[in-house]
Amino acid sequence: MEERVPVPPPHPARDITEHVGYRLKRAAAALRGAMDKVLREHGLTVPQYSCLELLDENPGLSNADLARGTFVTRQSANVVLRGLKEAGLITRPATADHGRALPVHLTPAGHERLHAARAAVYAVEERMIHAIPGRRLTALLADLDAMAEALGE
Amino acid sequence: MEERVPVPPPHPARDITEHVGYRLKRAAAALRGAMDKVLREHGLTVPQYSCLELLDENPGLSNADLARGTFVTRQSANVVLRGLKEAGLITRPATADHGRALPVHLTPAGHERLHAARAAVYAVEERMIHAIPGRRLTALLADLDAMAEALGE
DNA sequence: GGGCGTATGTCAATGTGTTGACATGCCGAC
DNA sequence: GTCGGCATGTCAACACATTGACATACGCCC
Repeated sequence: MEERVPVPPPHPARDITEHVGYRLKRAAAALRGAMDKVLREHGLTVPQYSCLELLDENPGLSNADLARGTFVTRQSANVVLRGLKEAGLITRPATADHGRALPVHLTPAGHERLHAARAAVYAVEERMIHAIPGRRLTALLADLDAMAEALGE
Repeated sequence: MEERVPVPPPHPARDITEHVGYRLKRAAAALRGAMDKVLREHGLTVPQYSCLELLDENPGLSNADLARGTFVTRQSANVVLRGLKEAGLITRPATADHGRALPVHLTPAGHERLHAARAAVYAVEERMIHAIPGRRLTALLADLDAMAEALGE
């Protein structure tokens, strides 16, 4: 490049209320990267892990449920599910007994893989949490939620 | 689905220190979605807008610079740049005079498009900011940065 | 000056995510 | 009962992002 700029923030300093999006994006990217790194050692991607975690707490969720829970579209979730089924980590009936929703369940292999990966992911989350004052954690969580809701969910 | 669960958080309630990743992801997804929606009316995607904004503040950035600034890989940034060039919003020399870096500049059309989209994006950011107490905004920004740095940048 | 390390641009393959569209199945209103 | 609204699963096309790899160009150190 030219002057080796450390990539300053977008619109420099009109006032602090700007940049929120930038910082949010940066933090999310860092988290994603860190999770990706540790999960690769377990043969999982972030969306795959998210699905397994969600399914462990709520067995029988449908594809659409998982999509909502991981903040993506049904189509994306469907692709992830196909991968997980391919890997033998989940089961999914070919036909629904009631509606159209096909309830997904973890296989024993899925449980095992999840439990192995979980420790690594929790370690990342710990690292992240210890970086903030601690007294502010609750407020931070509330603010993140408030922002999400303000944007229409 | 089965019992119409509003998709509860992953690991329910061991203590509040968990879920940070979940909330962060949710907030980032909401922001992304909202920006995507308003930007579509201007014929731009989020990464495209990010590049334009960065270039407006720092003309002559290279592809690699933009990649760092938008938290993606050089390859991803390269694809975005190709799209922007295709749309006539940026210029990029075919050959570098000094190193290998090819300095990118906004065209008049690029400036115009950016200025039009900026208002819409700022409105989204305003909506997001107004959802949090205001007194906590500075702390929130600091915490987001701290988390990003703790995860290895 | 020759090599080494670093940074860059690019190609290829793959995974993830999106919009748009469609068919199917339930459920409540009529 | 039937019809319309709504949710679901799925197909196709496309945008975006990743890892991995490679060639090129610069700066530095020896």
